[in-house]
Amino acid sequence: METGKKRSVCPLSCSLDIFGDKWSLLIIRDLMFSNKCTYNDFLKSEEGIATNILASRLKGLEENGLIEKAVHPDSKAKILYKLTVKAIDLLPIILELYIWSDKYMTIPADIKATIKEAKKDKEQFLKQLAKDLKTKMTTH
Amino acid sequence: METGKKRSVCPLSCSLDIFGDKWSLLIIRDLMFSNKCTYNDFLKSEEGIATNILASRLKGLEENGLIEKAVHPDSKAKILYKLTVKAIDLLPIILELYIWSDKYMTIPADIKATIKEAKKDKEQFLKQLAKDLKTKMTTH
DNA sequence: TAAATTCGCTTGCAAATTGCAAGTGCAATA
DNA sequence: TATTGCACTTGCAATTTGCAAGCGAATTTA
Repeated sequence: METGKKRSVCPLSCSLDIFGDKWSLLIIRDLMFSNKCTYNDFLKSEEGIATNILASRLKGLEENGLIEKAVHPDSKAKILYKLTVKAIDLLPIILELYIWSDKYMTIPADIKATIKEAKKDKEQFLKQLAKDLKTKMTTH
Repeated sequence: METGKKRSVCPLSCSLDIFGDKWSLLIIRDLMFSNKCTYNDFLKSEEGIATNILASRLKGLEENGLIEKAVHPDSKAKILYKLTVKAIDLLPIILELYIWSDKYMTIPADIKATIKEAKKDKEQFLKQLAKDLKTKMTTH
């Protein structure tokens, strides 16, 4: 993926220029909900991203300020990827994506239950999640 | 784009399988906000989609139940594309995309103003927009 | 009514992107 | 010291994209 190419001034188009592909949001998802934070973690995800694609997506996400690299506390051979606030702010979009999916496709029971909870008070749910993610951001 | 390929059971991944690319949501956008409804309308959009890509995306969107073809009232040489309820239900996602864009990039003043309005009462704004789109659906 | 134009595509082809497998260099572990 | 784990890179084939041209049917123009 080449960065810095804007097709138009439309905000939607510009957003898609950043994460409008089949993989970028899945990496964000892993960082948000699965406690995954290393290169190999992402590689192991269910969808099976190819290693070179993962590398290019991580580069793109970093260039666009959605993720940052940090040294892993366990070892300096490991790199810890973390979300920025800009990425955490994607939460409302992602929640709405889940809600839409819940309406139009068959989804795992546990996720379904979480979505049901979230819908009861979206604002509160998002606020809490964002808070948790921001805490994790700084404690790493 | 090949349809019917699910990479995993994750709702996010499944959604991206449907419209996780650089073009599909722009077609939806045109149908929602720009009074565009024909093949040539979409071709003329600012981003400059290639004709074969447009054809393949329209096919994909139709196969996934997001748009439908109808005969154009003006002429039978024209085909009128219209949103389904399933696509209109993407509105919350799209609004959140606009709101995120507004926060993190420079966007046209008129759109900025609309987003500002929308944020005052999201529910109401979405309700009204959805209503308008559904009305247009049936009057065509 | 014949010719030109519009409309919604399809086709061919080159360029870019993706996916897969193997390899690389450094750090940590055995 | 040898092996393993980690974060990539590289090479290459397959797929997808982008561009230009073409095509048949419907509509408009001369």
